[in-house]
Amino acid sequence: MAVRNSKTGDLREACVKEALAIIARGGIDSLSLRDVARRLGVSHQAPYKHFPSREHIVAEVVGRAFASFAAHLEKRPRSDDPYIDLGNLGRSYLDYARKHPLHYQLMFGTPLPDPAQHPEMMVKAEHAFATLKETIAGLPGRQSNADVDLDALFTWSVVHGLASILQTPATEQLGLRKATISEATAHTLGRIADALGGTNRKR
Amino acid sequence: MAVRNSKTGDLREACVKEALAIIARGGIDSLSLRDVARRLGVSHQAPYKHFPSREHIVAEVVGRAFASFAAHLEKRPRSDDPYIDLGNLGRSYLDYARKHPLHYQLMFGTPLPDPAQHPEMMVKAEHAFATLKETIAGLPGRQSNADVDLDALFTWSVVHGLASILQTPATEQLGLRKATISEATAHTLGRIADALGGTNRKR
DNA sequence: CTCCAAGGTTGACACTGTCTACTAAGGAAG
DNA sequence: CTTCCTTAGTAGACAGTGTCAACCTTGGAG
Repeated sequence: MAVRNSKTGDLREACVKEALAIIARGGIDSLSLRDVARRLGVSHQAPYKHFPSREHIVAEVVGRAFASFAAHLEKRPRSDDPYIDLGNLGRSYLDYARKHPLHYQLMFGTPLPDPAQHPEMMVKAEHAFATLKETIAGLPGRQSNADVDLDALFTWSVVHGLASILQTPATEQLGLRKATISEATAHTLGRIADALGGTNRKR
Repeated sequence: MAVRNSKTGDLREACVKEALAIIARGGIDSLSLRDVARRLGVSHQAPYKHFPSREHIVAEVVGRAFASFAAHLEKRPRSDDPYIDLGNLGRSYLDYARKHPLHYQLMFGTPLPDPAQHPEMMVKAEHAFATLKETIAGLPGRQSNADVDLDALFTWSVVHGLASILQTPATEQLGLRKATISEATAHTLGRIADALGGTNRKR
């Protein structure tokens, strides 16, 4: 036993994968390093040679989720029309949340390991937010950086909020029709366009 | 020891309070029933006479947070102008998240006990959402229930997303100016008004 | 050849949730 | 008054956890 790992020498990698699998099955709370070790046919202390604590392996898993997320946003279809591009970005965001609920929940639906203590975890999150700001900056009518930041925050709030809500089982409990839920994405993106859109802006 | 509780006979109540205090200090993960018992000067098994499991005491705490939250929304200043009323509701929502971050995190920033298994926990959440739908229904231009639901979902997404984002330490890590953050609430509520507002609606 | 660090093992400790069995108090039924 | 059952509490045990410390093994640098 422990053959696979000793040979390849990537016990660290195997730990991360196994951890993700465990989280996928039973949620973040069900993750235990001893379980990881057991499944890999390795002593219960072995993972600690690669991760100083349980928090650190969680941070690693979450960090990878952020990386995968940012990459997904980068791969979205591009458009020269900034409004269409913004729509693509939003769709891409919600797409990811729908297709990878596990990752999404890890990033946003779970108490994170203290970001100050795991800064490498946040790098990719910055990346994703920067992408959003670039796109917003391409829209007409926003001169100052402050304007861009505010609307980026607004836009992020909307998609993040929607994604979170759609992931909880709460929606079914709130008496919403299925049709409503399936239309929600398109409707919400439309509303963002309404809010930021070419339509008259006062103030 | 155990005097206070035996006398008053409200050990259950004391447990809930103590649990909340523990969560406030160290987060939800740091809550242990044994610790609760210890602080109340009572045997480690005593709390189990009032809560079948750890999940149940969490559900109770979260349920109370929802109740307090719904009550706070009900106490908002009312207005006959439906747009102002909507603004008040949004402000009230964000107010609560800012003033009671602990409660807010419990309701929305933490993996909840399975709602299906703790239905009483969700009752007040329904209440809060119903309040929002009423307010939206008061706006002109939305005929069908489906329209109302969609815009309610949109509005909820925005404020929920913003509240979540403002609560994480992430904002500081993303290079946002403090001024931006303090303006975010007003700006976001303005954008909601833009999106739902008297300005032209197509479709 | 020696030595040493990296990666892995074993054993221990304190802590957790939860099961089971026991006890004290108090009220209802006879 | 006695009996009995429910309620609220205690005590002890068990498996499982994160983590500390000490011990092996092995392969390469000096």
